[in-house]
Amino acid sequence: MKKVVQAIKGTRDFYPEEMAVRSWLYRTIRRVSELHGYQEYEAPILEKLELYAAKSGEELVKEQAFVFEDRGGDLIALRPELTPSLARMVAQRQKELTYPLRWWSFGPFWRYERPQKGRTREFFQWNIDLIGADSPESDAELISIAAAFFKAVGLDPDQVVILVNNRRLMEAELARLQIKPELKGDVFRLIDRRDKMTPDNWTAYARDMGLSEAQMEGLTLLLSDEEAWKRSEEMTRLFTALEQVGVKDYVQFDAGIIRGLEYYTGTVFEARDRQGEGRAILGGGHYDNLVADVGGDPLSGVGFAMGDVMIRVILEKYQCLPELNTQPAQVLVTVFDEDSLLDSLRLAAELRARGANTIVFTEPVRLQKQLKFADKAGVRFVVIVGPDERQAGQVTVKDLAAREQTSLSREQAAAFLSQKLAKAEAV
RNA sequence: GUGCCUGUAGCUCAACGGCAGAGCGCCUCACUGUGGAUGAGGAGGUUGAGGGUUCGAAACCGUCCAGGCACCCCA
Repeated sequence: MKKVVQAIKGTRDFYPEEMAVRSWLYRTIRRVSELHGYQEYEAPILEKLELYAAKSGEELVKEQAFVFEDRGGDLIALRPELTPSLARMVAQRQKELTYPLRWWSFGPFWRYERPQKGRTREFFQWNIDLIGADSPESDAELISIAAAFFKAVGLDPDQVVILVNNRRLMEAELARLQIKPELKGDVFRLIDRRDKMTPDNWTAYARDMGLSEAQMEGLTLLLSDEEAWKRSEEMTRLFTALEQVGVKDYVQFDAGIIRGLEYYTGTVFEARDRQGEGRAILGGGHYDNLVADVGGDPLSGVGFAMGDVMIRVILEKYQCLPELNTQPAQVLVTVFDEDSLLDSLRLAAELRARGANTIVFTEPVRLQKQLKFADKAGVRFVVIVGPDERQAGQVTVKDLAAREQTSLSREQAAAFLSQKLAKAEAV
């Protein structure tokens, strides 16, 4: 066993059980996205590194991208995020697309990080964006989609919360505290780290930055001010819209939400476990310059991304993962001996023609083994054809779940099975 | 990239520096045409790798590899 070549660090093998979960997640995401009228799209997994130079976080590109040189000497990155690709796709056909665009995607991404809880190097991400719209109500739509997803998977408002803030509001608040615009980036970073530092360290960090005692006091006050949003017309409209669509329970204002990505210009939000478990489940916001940054005309948008790893942790924690069947076969046709092998193959083909997902045992081993296989593999019905049956022109249909079996003609058996299977599917 | 913890049978885990074990799973048989249950038997290990200390190492020491957790950053 030692000789098995190891998988790449931070990647996951999707065995059928895992793949079933991933597919279920994909189906749910599709349902929620389409329910809101969003179209599916996909971008290349590989992009030129320079695409990310424009606006992604410095660290995201320089430290965390998987980069290699292709045969032509270009630096290629395995995409660490989708938004720049989206911006490029929009810019390329900017004049012919119908706005506002409502697009969603679900695919793989790579970041070169140390794997840990809720984080791997290869992960899947749901990206959903509304582009060519600039109103608070547009931002509200994306937030309500996130809420709709939580509702769809059975996560309640007392389990997860979508924390919302607005960078323009924060800029105005910083100005009110007479913090110089040049310090904006640093102060945003400071706010972002509030939870991760001890109060003393945080204060020292702020002081080093050049903030006065009064400014620090004002900042601390602001961060605990649950009413600060009322000073922003944008946010007032946003919350009103959220209330109207009935997802207010999931949403909460938090002046501490800044988001790391530099391209957000207005509304920013992230979803978290109410009990504070792990990192953000999803994150997003409003952006104004993304399309222009890749060479297009200015176009605003709002979107968010949700990784499959963290949401999986939360879904498991709150037992929201459904029971998923990984066995597509409904019927197993057994084979009695070498001589009847072809007959069994033919019978299986007949059953498939009638629409039954059918496996035929292709090796004439003991019947006991074949039944055990069906049982363990989760195939409910077994069709037995041996010399006795052939002589009588019949087959034996065994229902492993009901523990009963009957002798039927081939025609009857096919009809019997399609009836049983239809009933099973209806349940 | 930094720090802490962990690597023993397919899986979950025991074993004071002194013979490497259990439960589950797997295989065989009881039952050569009937799954789960029961009983009996069996296979399965270079103790992550390669060094060092020691009369003796799964255990102690340092190196590498892998995994987990936290930091950084972020989905």
